[in-house]
This record gives sequence, C-alpha cells and structure tokens, in this order.
Amino acid sequence: MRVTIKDVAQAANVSVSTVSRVLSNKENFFASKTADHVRKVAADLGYQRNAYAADLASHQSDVLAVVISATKSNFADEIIAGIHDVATKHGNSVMILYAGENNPTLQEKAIKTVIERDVMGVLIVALELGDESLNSLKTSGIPHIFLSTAAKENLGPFIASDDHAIGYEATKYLIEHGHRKIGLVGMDEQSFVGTQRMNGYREAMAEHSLSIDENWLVPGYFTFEDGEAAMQHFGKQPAVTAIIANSDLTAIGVIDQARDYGLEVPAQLSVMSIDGTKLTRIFRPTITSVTQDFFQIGRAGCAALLTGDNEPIQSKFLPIKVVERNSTRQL
Amino acid sequence: MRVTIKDVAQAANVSVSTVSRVLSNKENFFASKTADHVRKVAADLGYQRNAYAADLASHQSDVLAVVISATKSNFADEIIAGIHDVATKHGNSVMILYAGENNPTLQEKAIKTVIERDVMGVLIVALELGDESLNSLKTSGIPHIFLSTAAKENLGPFIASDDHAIGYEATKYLIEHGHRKIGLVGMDEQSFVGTQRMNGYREAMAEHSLSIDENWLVPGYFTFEDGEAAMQHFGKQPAVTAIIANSDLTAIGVIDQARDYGLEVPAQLSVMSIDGTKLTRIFRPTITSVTQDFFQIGRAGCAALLTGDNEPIQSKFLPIKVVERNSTRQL
DNA sequence: CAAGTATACGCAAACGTTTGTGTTATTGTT
DNA sequence: AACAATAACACAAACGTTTGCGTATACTTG
Repeated sequence: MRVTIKDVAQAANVSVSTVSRVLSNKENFFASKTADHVRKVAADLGYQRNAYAADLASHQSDVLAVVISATKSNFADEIIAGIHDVATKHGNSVMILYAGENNPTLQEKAIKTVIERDVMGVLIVALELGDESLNSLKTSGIPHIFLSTAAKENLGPFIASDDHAIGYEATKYLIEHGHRKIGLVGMDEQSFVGTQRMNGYREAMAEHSLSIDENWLVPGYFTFEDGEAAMQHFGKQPAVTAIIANSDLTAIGVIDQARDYGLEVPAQLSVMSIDGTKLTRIFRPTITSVTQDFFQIGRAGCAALLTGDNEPIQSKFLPIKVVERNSTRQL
Repeated sequence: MRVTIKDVAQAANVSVSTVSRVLSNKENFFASKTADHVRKVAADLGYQRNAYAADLASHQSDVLAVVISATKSNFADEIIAGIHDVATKHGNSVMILYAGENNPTLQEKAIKTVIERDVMGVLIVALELGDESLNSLKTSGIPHIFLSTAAKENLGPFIASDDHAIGYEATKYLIEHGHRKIGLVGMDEQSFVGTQRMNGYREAMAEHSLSIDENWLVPGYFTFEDGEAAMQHFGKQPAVTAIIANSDLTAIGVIDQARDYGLEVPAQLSVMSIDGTKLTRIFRPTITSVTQDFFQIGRAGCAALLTGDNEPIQSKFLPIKVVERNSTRQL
C-alpha cells in the first residue's frame, strides 16, 4: 500500500489538511517550521501524491493533452517540441494521444480519453476531427485549439499557417523564376488544407495570366509514395517544368522517381516542397520549400491554452517563408 | 457541472451502484432490461465518466505510459505504432511523455507524472534512465519495461535488439564483401548501446584477423551532424573503404559529406547504417542497413506489460537482419 | 408448501485528496 | 486589562466512482 497524506499527517503529528496545504504550497496557511517538518517526514516516508485524488477533489488537472494523427506527418515532432517548451515552463504535464487520420473510431477513443480525464486543455495537431469527436469535445467544455489545421469556420480556434498563402507563395516563387507550367502534387481535394493551397496556386497563376492544364494537378496525401506515383503520372517527359509537392516527403518521392526516369533535378525539373522540415536540408539536392514554423505553432498553441483568462482563444496564422535551396532553378 | 453517475441513477430510478455496474459491464449483476434503460438514460443525459474517480476507487487505471527521449530518434514512431497496435486491441489508453535524453530534471518530472497517476505500466523507449528516476520507478512498484535499450544487468526487463550482434553483423557483412578497413561512426562510448556495438565490431574484426586503427572509430551520437563531422574527420581521402554509421540519419550525414568531397557512394566509399527506417529507402543511394524491427519491439513490449500474470517480465532480443541496398559494394 | 438458492438491486464505506469553516493560542491596540 | 484581530492549525464534507455486503423477490426442488 502506498503511503498517503494521512500517513504523513500521523507521522508528523499534524492534521491531514496541514499536510495538504504544505505539500501544495498554499502560502500563508502554515508556519515555516511546521512546513519543514512535514516536508521532511513526507520525504522520509517516500510519499508520492496521488494525482487522481487531487484532481478529483480540486476539479482541476494540470495536464495538457495533444491529440495527433497517427499517420506520420514528420513535422509533428517539431510542434510537440514547441508545446513542451512552454508547457514545461508553466509546470504542466503533457500527454500525447494518437488518433487515426481518417479513423473515426480511434479519434473518438482518443477524445473520450481526454474528456474522461478532464484535462485542462487539448491541442489537436494536424488532424481534421470527425463530427462526432468534435461535438463531444465542444460539449465537454474543455478548452481546445487546432494546430496546423486552419479549419472551416465553426471548427474552433486554430493556430496554423495560411494554406492559401502557402499555395500562393510557392507558385509565385516559381513563376518569378521563369516557370509557366507548374504541377501541383499531393493535394487532398477533400481536405480544407488541400483546397486552400490549390486556391492559392490558382490565384497566383491567374494573377500572371497563366492558364492551368488540369492534368498538372495530381491529388494525393502527404506521403512519399504519392510523390512517386504523381511523378509516374507526369512520365519521362513531363509537361511541366516545375512541381510543387504537398510535403517534404512527397517532394522526395517526386525527385526520386524523376531521377529514376533519368531526369535531373533541378536541371530538367524544378521541385519545391511545402513544410521545410529537416528533410529538406539533409536530402540531396537540398529542397527549396515553403517553410512553416512548426515549433512556434506549438509554442503559440500551448501558450494560448495556458493564458488562463476566460477570453475565447484567438485564431491566428503564423508567418511562412520561402527558403531557396537547390531543387529549383531559374528558367 | 458535469452529469455524474448519481444524476443518471436518479433519472433512471435506480441506485448508483446499479448504474456503475451497468456502465462498466459487470456481467451477472443486472437485468438486461435495466441495463438498456440505464444506458439510454446515460446517453440522453450526455454522461461522461470521470476516469479519475474511477481509478481512485478501483485502484487500477487502464493507461499505459510511454516515456520517450525528446531528442528525435526517428524510429520512435515505429515503436509507438507497435505499442498502440496492441494497446488498442486490449482497450488500453496510451499516454506519451517526453523526457530529455540527458536531462535528469525532465526525466524525473516525467517519471513523477506517471507515478502520481499510478498508470498500469510504463514503457521506456530508447532512453537510459538516470539513477534517481530509475529508483523512483522501481520503488513505485509499477510494472515497466525498457524498449530498444538493452541495458546493464540490474536495470530491469527490456525488449530490444542485440546491440552486440548489430555491430557484429554489420562488420561481418562488410568484411564478407571484401572490406578490410572499416570505420565506425557515431558510437557513444558512454552508453551501453554504443559499447556493445563497438564490441561486436571488434569481435568480427578479430575473427577475421583484421587489426583496427583507432582512428577509424569516431564517437558521437545519433545525429545527422555527427555523420557529417565524422566524415570530415576522415577527410577527402579516407583511410577506410567502408563506414558503419550508428543510425540512418548519421549515415546520411556521412554520405552527404562524402559527396561534398567528391567521393561517390558506394563506388569510392561504402556506407552502412544501423536501424533501417524508411529513410534508408527514400534516400539515394538507398542505404544498406542492419534493420531492427521497431514495430515488433513496440508490440512485444506492450504485450509483455499486458499479460496480466504476475510473473516477472522476461527480457528478450528481437531478431535483426542485414538488408542490402545501394550504398555498399563488393570490393 | 417449506426450505433453499439464484437473481437483481440498494446501502454505505472506501479511495486520497482539497478546501470552507471552525477553534484555539498569540499578538496588538487602546 | 479587556478586547479585537490575526496566525496556525484541525475538522469534516466533498469530489465521482467502485464494490462488499445485505435484502427483497422470484425461482427451484423434493
């Protein structure tokens, strides 16, 4: 049997309440002499507080939950690092829960877990929540925020990059470097992210009076394999001079396949990626990217949840930037 | 205020205990008619169980904790996927906690969190725990297991790959392919993993009566940068014909730097990695590796914790295999 | 039909904290 | 010296469950 606060109280010859107040540092409730004594006794006995009991009694937990897509988005780690960075400073614990991307059952299980534990807040990372889960979360009243999923209006507050701007800036960069025929690979037309990026692409093309051949648009997700497949679709003599890929991994898929076709990147084909994670720096050629600041997204999201005031959380976009590397060239 | 079991009981005109038993499916304790009714009322009222209260009363939680190194080991995801695979089937929740690699404070915080929550088990992934943390964990009595950290004797049960064998097999493979001068990059001499792998390397070399130049051994960790740095150490005319890197990322660092020196891989230098994650397949040249089955490590670890019997957990090694790809060649 | 046995349910204690409200000793004020 | 104010602590209720035990009812069995 574990040693409880009661055991400590007995051993220290004080009441349970005094022990509780000392151990949770409620100022002005005890003499420092008593406090020292209690703390010593607790340490001697090897007391470990029971977080469940404490949370139950106080109705407030100090844990933040991160719900995250199971399918490997390789930037999730950076977001999580950002979250931890500020959570640690505030003394909060972080628990991470994986949910499937398009697996409502897993999503609901994850959401159920966080609601049952009445966490103080939940961060949903790179995940478009199903209606059921979303609803549970909303009615639970637990503060939450979407990270890296700028979402449809009524979804809730988010912190993300502006996906429209991402599509726009990538396209603009390539146009300014002389490209006229630009492919777009791996966009999921069902998702908000995908459509936004496509809209940005279309806008940039239109602004420069460039017409779009719908064959240049190859849908997909964020995977390496989607990049390969897309490049296979373009074939050995691609109709485009440049390709924008929906993720770093997808860009690598495109480049690998292009090479297998004997096409040199960037000499014969420019490839640009979205995300700008470390992959773009270790791969050769290094990959020009629209870079998102995932670490800051994590930090900002966590901070928003921890401000403590009761004002509703403000959604916002964090800046993106185009980072030029060696996978693109001036035509 | 959330709706509690008491509210449900009132609305359904039964006792609290009945609601509890119905909702947690204690067979043979209620009539199915009552059960249906209770369940319906609970659903109508939007009842959400309070896991804290439940765990407190029953003294058993259904959550497994995964404590993991913050520094990005890119195979951790596979292990976690394996853990989830079996945890989900058993209906257990999984919470992940990040701890610093060599940051005892963060480690202790993570361990403290899991102990306070009295989780049903903890999986320590790719992390060598500090003495303090290890001690807390042991005295807490919570079942735990080390994954991918074959550890010093008294550390506790583990599931991992045999690091000695890893070093041995990699070296043997290269020797069998005609290499005589083999470098070893990124081994951390302080860690058990590092020394084991080095011992394997030494054994294989000795078995073939090959002597070792200590300059061939370049210590480090598991990072890309360590790979680059190591290759810089070898210089433009490396004294070795092949290099074994401590991780996939490190191998990539080696290859990138070699290329910058104008060395072709594998024509002029063979590079072999340890781990065999997806990186080895998307990078070009694809990287020959000693491949570990991280997914199975995760599965086995989780399963070991969930067997339920009280027998002590058995440590074991999972098989590894050498997978030939394009970064090595026959001399 | 009596006696025994399931079955279905309720009562209330327990889990380990937190916290509002007493209660006592101590100090300060006039 | 009398009284108020404060400091330091104790008491006990509450948090929302689970679960051992008790009990009323219905069902068997000989």
